[in-house]
Amino acid sequence: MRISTWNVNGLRARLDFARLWLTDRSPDIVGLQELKLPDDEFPHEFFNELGYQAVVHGQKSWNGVAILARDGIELKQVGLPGGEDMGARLITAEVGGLEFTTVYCPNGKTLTHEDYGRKLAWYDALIEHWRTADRNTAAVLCGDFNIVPQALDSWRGSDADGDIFHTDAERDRLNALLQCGLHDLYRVSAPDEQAFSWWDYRGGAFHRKHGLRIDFILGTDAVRDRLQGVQIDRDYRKKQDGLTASDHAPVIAEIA
DNA sequence: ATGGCTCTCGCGGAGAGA
Repeated sequence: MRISTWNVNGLRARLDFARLWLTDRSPDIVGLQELKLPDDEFPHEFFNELGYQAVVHGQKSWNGVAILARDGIELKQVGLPGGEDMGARLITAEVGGLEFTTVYCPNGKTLTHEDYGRKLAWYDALIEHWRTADRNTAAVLCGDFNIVPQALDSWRGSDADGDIFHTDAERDRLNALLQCGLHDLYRVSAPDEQAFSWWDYRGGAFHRKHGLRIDFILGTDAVRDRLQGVQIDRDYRKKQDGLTASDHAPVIAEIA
């Protein structure tokens, strides 16, 4: 089974590109982030024709998450309890024998912006939700976390420590989440490799290898024990057939 | 040191993203 996460940076602008990716990679379950459209504009027909059902938590202009799957997708949770003031950023479904959650964690903007404190508070709500919910033993939490776990995951290495995305306060939250019994499946698969999932559109960042690893697939012990490999699909950060890519690459995990 | 691009809304230019 192939599970994946992908911040599409605007679903309407990415539809033709998404068709290419889904057809080429054939993932079984996909967590999507940054839809930037309301629920009633989600293109269900488009995905049905490609063989996918969808559950959606959207909003106008900003944020928005969805889960795509072949069939048997059962909606379980829409929105993060205690985090709704930050927009549509969490959705959970039971699918393929997994409890599958995808999140679009807040950006925080800058260390002095009020959104930075709201980002940390949103993470606290996510940790509390994950800690207290009745949970399938085979659970996945994937998405755009907007935190760089360690120096290896930033093109600037430890020089970026303390900057937004790289602060101790943010990393403490990510670690607290992992201590709820989750594993960063990319790091399980490749403990010492450097690979990025996001590159700025500006200044040729992709070709200069100026990226960050901020998109993760986290899994419980039961998922980790079935892990066969994880790929960050950087080919799909490149233009395809003249179509513009998202600034995030998809991440794909193969589960037995 | 700064901004460098792309998206949305909506029709002009601004805000957000990371």
